[in-house]
Amino acid sequence: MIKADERREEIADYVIKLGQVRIDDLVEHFGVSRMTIHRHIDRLAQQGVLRKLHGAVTVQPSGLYESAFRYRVTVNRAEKDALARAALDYVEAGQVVMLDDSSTANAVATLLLDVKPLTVITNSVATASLLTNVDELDFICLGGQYHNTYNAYIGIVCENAVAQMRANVLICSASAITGTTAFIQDPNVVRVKQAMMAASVKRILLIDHAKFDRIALHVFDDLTSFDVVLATEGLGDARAQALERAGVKLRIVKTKVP
Amino acid sequence: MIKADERREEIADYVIKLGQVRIDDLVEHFGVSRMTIHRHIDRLAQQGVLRKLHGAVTVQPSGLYESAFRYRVTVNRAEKDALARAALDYVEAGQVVMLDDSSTANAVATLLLDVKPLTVITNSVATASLLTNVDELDFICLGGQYHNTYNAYIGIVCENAVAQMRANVLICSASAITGTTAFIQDPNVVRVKQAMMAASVKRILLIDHAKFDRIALHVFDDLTSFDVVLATEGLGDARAQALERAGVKLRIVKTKVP
DNA sequence: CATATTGACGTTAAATTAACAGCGAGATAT
DNA sequence: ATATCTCGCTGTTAATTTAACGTCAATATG
Repeated sequence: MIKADERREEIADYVIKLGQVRIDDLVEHFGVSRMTIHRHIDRLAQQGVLRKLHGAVTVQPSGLYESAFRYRVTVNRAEKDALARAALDYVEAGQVVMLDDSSTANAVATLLLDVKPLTVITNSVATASLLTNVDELDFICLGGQYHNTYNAYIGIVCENAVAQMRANVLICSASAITGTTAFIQDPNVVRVKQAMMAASVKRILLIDHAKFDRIALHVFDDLTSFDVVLATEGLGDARAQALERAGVKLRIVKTKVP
Repeated sequence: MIKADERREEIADYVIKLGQVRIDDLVEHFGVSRMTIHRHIDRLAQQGVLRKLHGAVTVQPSGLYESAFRYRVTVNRAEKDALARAALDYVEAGQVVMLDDSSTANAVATLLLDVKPLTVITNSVATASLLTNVDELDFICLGGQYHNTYNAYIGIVCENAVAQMRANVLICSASAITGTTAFIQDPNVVRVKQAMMAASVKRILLIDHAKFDRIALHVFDDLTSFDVVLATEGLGDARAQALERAGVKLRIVKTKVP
């Protein structure tokens, strides 16, 4: 269990160092079967660390890739992946999809690569690096002031840019939930997200259950404003029923994939 | 996909070395069918590395400078570095600096890290990745539609974002120069650069001498519109004097660093 | 008109995937 | 303590998919 994770890190480091590596090179270098290499890099590609070509793997070619963010994305990965997979039900090929700067939305981005053609809009740097140089994918980055903590562009420039657009679907997350209210910690991030809400036809909120019964500094929006609220199981029946009574369109997502 | 990439690089090197090559030569030299050569050079032409004639291929008439970003960064490294170092004379700590998507401006960005505190604005992805997470440096990214060839964000979203700002200094480059006119290959890039010109108090153009006496598709601006035009030596005294007589504020930069 | 180019299609080689089986480390029950 | 079970990881093989190339006919071009 540990050994495989280490092996994956070794592979990631090796590929990042060389930029582009043939799969047979990896087979030889690590002395394992081709199949095993495939399984490793599939997972790394899933996490957005690498990109598979035919016969080789590369790092994200934009150079935007920051190793510091490589494994930050993996916190609560199982839950985020489950939410992301469920969110795909609301996206169709050809649509315009807006993603916020959350790591959950970033997980959605990795899966969106299979729903091409698409237009994707985001202010997240991590997501941006995933989506550059992808065929059949029109990518628009929301600019603005770079914010270290969120690894995203925010501020008035960003808000104005959002206001110029319309997306079919917004997929976003929040810092905390209490009752039927979603909260966000940073005031500037709130403004960007609210602009995204206004610019989108369908709005989907992705929340893992650990965020319930917490608050953050600023009110983002009421849960009833979303067309769908996807939450991981563990939320509890009582709370789920209370939310549904309050008019929230809740959908519980199973984390475990049998 | 990898094998073909290598083959394409071989072809590109071969053509660049000889300047112009007949397709039948390539067929013989690489021992593949005519159709395959066509497919390869089509892709290279699409990337902007080569140009197809009837029965032959040449390197781009305006040089390599409009080709894909990864071919551009390493070209004329010494000259770009010299220009970048000279450009620093026009930047003071505390100012707002705007950089375009050129590889020359990217070279400037690496040096700007020593002139903090600064506010830097750019639409270049490569430059953006250089400037994120730097202390005492306020970084604003201009968003927009991602363009693979330039590795930058362009389009109307970008233009509007630029129009919201004012910079003390703009540092930019051009694809080609003829007489006192600067040219740019891509129409959408022209618009962004012109917006940058309008948004900046002082404008600095960085040009290596290989770009003189060439044209590209679109007129960017007249050289007299710039507060300073930095060019590498090799431009020649005759042309330099002609430019100065025409009112261009020219400064020649020595490439050699003793 | 001669030659270059493009598009459609078939072939081949290679890479990827799926399915199945073996192995070893805990966990659990006897 | 031992046996057994489960689970994740790995390897093998076969089936499937994909990329690359060539041929030839149709079309463009100088």
